Amino acid sequence: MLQISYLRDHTEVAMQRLAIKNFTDTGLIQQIIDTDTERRKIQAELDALLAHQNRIAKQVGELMRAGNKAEAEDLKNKSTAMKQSVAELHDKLAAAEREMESLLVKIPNTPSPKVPAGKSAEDNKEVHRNSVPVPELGKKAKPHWELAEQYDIIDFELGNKISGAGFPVYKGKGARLQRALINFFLDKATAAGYKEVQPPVVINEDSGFGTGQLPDKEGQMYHVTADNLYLVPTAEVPVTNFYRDVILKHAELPVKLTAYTPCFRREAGSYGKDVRGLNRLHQFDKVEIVQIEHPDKSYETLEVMKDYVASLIDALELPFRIVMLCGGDMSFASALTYDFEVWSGAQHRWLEVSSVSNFETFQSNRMKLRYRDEKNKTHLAHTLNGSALALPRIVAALLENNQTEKGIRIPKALVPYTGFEMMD
RNA sequence: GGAGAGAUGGCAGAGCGGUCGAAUGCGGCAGACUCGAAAUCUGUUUUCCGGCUUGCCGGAACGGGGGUUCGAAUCCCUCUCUCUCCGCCA
Repeated sequence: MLQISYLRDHTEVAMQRLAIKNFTDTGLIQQIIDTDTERRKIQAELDALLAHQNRIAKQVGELMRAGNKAEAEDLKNKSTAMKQSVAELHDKLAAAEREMESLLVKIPNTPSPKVPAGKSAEDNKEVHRNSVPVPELGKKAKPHWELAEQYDIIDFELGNKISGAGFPVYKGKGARLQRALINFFLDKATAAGYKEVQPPVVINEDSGFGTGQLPDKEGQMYHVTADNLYLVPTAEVPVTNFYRDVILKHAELPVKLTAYTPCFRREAGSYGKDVRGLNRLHQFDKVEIVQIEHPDKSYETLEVMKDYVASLIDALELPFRIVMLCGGDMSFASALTYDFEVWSGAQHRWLEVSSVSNFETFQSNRMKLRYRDEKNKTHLAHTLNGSALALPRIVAALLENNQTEKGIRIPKALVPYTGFEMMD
């Protein structure tokens, strides 16, 4: 959620930047500013009345103690006469505040000035490609879903039986590979200074609102209606919300956390080759990194996080590229996002395995996450997060790219975790 | 699932109709003492909204919402949550 003060004081700039995200509803922005003006006017009126009432109440007390009942009664009547106006203004103020917030949450975050304009993924800007060569596998290359069946390591049919499409069962060395990747990623993150935490995997409404999943993306989460809880779509939600309604001391910044959770996504509306095999699942494993930063340092930090994620994929010896998302492809809450895509050797396409974003104050304004500066003034902190990494497409690329006659080669860095060098 | 108790500042904990944004203790910050530290003493220490001369003024907040009253942390209703005991259970 943008800050109303920003929208009010920098209306033109805000509109220009929102246009990069293809948000052009200037009427809505004007409506917000009008509502805000009205809100402040109402508050000034209400405050004046309340101040008057407070004075009367004090005087009544004094008069009663002095035994001056007649005059006290007189004042009481005066105050009573004001009650209706107070109640009306109170309701009007509450309505204006509700109105303003309900409109404000519809405005996406303003993209950073670096963000390129564009409509879709085609307009994203490649900023890096690592030196691992794209494998030449020839015509015999099998897609990962065939390899999974051949080596009996992932059972999609069994998952269908138990839950439905998008809930695979990992078996044998496949299950072991999952565990190996999770441990590998957590160990790396810990070594890089992120503190490991294990959050709940169901979240309440306030948490969903805090990071921006609610109210807009309600349909993307599994909802446990009996308790009004949601299954986490990413560890970002519970972990960032640790700091909802918190004021950090400046010495406590930055906060660096990492968490493994299963992630649950309904993926309503997805279809076709995108959902084949491991490409898009309803449940998958992911290690996430979350950082809370001083506003002056958040972009520097974003680069550090980007380099960190790159180091993970390098260690897995997978070819990948990093793209800076264009305005049209960015999420609602992000100010700048880097996507990481690994090359899928049999599908011949790039698969997104990580997304690293700076949300600036968009999330912290929603969840009132602040820090205290050297002068004890409070400010909204910046929040950032990134996948480090999401497992399924990494597994897909590992299976496809590393397939050999004898089996699937496990990258060296992972062998201590898998305990085997070949999937066969 | 059943019964009971409770929710107050960073923490502990008082207040139970007015002078209470809130005693006291602990913690934090600044200063005094000290070569330094501890101890001790003094001062200071919530957040949000609005206004303007940016330091002050006004308003709001004692779990959330509503009510009674001239006036509510205090009384009433309601919701949520927490704790204790019993039951069940990894």
